Amino acid sequence: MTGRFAPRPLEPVLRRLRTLASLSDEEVLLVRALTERRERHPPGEILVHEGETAPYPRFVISGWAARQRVLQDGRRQIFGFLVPGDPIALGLRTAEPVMGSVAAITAMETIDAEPVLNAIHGGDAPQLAAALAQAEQIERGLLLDHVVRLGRLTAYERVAHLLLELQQRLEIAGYGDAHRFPLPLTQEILADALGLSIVHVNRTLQQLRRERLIELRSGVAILLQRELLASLAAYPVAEVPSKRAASA
Amino acid sequence: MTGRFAPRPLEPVLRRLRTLASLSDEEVLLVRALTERRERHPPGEILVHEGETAPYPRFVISGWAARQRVLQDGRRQIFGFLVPGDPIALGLRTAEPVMGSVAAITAMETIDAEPVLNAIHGGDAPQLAAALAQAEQIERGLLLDHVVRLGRLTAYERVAHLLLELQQRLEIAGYGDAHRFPLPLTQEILADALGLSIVHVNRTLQQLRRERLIELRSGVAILLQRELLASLAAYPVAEVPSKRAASA
DNA sequence: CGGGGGTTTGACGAACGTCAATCGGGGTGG
DNA sequence: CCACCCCGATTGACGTTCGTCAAACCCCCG
Repeated sequence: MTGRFAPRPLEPVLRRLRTLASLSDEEVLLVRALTERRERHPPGEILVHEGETAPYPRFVISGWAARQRVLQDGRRQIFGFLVPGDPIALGLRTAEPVMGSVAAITAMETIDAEPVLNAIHGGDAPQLAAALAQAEQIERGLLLDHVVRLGRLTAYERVAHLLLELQQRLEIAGYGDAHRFPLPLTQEILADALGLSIVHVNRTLQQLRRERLIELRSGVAILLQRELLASLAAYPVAEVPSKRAASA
Repeated sequence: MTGRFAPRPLEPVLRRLRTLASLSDEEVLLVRALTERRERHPPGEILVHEGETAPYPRFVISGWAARQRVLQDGRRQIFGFLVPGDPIALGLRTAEPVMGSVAAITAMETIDAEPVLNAIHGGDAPQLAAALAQAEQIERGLLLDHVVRLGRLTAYERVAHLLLELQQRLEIAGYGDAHRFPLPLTQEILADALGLSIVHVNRTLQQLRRERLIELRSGVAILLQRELLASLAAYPVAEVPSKRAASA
């Protein structure tokens, strides 16, 4: 579903970056000019291997990927998901070995982001630099959210919490709206992200459906009662632009 | 126990930095010259508040702290521990709001690291810059380890895994040896780090003791059989200097 | 008309949490 | 020096959540 021919494939990337900083016209053109080294990845492909020292920087144009680690005995833990618009290995500080691999979940398209990185290092794209720094910051925040999910939320809360996060991120990328969004994840993948068994993910989803909080069919999720869901899942109420809620 | 008067208070900091990069004599002197704005913090003090925009950079000289987040209903999740030698808020990229607060667990001493940051930004301390970049990288790696612990390890494995991590880090800072190290954590704190209840942490520690894998009394932990413990906890065998194990 | 991967369900057991009481040791005031 | 106190550690009983095993089901595709 995310692999359909997009007339403006870089739209998710631009939408994402624009929520992080107000790009200049030149910077927008620079991003739109990314057309070289566009790549397709089948589901399961490992885009970045654990410990790789110089993965080349990309943007996700379509499809989903997961940052993950696999233990010797086969257990897998997913750290987070990459959705259209997200940068891969665009740490402004490069040449660092990556910890954890990146695997395509669905069929994906990515595009080389080298020109963007060059412009930033040349000092020609301050707003782009700010946007990517912000993206890194948010990624770190999402990882902390994930730790809280795994450590201190119940299965029920974890599922709801993750759905709320994904809805928010996908809306930013231009997919779906405030309630509906594509969710091309199997229950096995959800289980590996949420630290649960497949069976228990299934039961939890059933419960959320029974309670008329969500709908889930053929790769589309609908949050029927977002506020209620958020309060049940200890999910911070945040506006799309800032993504930070005031506490005091 | 970690608060005793140290004749060379910056020793843990230097030991830590030297395992990350080979500092020049000038850089060592620069670090040793850190004497201003040394601060004491009682247990429970919040060193950095969630969302704070410009926490000033410090090194931990003695004592332990935790990076954590507290939910509305009081549940707490600890993301990781800071031990002597660790930097606080020394992100080379500053002016970012911090996500998650830092709280003193024991009595602590910290020291202002501003001069170090200035030297780095002035380009005068390349190896120091490398060391701190490396420290950031390792901190990110530890966070991923923590996610795996919470998501995919059993309680038994979690406890063992964390003890192994802490032993390694404390040895680097110059505390204890390959088997013995100070562990000034209550079982409540361990529970909040490991996503478990206090009672279950207690039972798990009992089991590890019964099996003669660890000893634990009056703030000192002893790993009686490190290799065995590591294999039971899916802990990667790593050498102190590199902290990364080859897989192939 | 079969396959095959993903989903759903039931039965059962193990892991883990909760409640509540007790214990133990180090500090402190008398 | 001693009695008291308080926080943290420990223990038992019990309940719930969650995992495992295994079978059925469903749907999309070839």
